[in-house]
Amino acid sequence: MISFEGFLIGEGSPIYQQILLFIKRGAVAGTIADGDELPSRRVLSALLGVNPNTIQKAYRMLEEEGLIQSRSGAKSCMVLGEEQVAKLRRELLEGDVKQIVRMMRQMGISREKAIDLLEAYWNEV
Amino acid sequence: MISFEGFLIGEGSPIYQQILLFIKRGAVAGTIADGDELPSRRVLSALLGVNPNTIQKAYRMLEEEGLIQSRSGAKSCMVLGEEQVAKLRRELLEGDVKQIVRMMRQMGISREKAIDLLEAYWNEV
DNA sequence: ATAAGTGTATTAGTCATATAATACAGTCGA
DNA sequence: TCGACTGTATTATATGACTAATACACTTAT
Repeated sequence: MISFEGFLIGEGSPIYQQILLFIKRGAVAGTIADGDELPSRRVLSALLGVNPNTIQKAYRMLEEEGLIQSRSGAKSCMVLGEEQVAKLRRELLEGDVKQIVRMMRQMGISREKAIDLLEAYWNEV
Repeated sequence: MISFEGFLIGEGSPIYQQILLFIKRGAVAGTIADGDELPSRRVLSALLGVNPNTIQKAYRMLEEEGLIQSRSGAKSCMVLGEEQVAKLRRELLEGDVKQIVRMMRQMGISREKAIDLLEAYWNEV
């Protein structure tokens, strides 16, 4: 069963997208594996304190991307073949890293200073 | 006059927040300086292809943070003392870098790999 | 088999974001 | 002065995100 320990709802992006990202990153990291069961819509909604429909939206999108499989009445589970994981790794890194590089360059931060900052915050977070 | 060259409306966060961030980052980078005039609400809305009210919302929030000064009838201009810039630098770095670090750690990326990725994307973006 | 839990679907409502169309008063340069 | 431009304000509308309250059929363990 996939654990949502450490997952905190933030601000700035829709909750269903935050859930999508959390699961995708877990899949890339290997903490979420092929065949793993997902918490039911109702259980996760109660756990996170959000509406079941919000969870359903996240799960449905995961299914449309071929990352989970759902059978009416039974628990949903992850589908993480090599292709899926490779695609996720590419998708997430492209987006996230490019975003922060753009950010820092816009702030006039040098490459060396950027690396310093990354190292400084690495253990702190 | 502040230039919005290179500013592109993205997705994932409200337009007025993207404008706020663009200006704040410019202030930290030094491309936007104390006393600089801002484009008028109408001009900028036409330039970006968004509604004047959206620009007004962004400008009002900047004024509430003490970063711009507006007089009815005249152009608005930046207020960037040392305190404002220092506060901005702290605010932006704290938020953005910590977020990315959290992201990468969640993906199981090592510190060395993170630096490699940052360097790899630095010139590309 | 049966009850609890599950996926799925529908309808209604609230709130934030963004658009649209105006209106009015102040500033500034020609 | 006077017209163009400015900041500011108002009202209405549309859309997406999220909540709320159900309902139904299927699976699974007892």
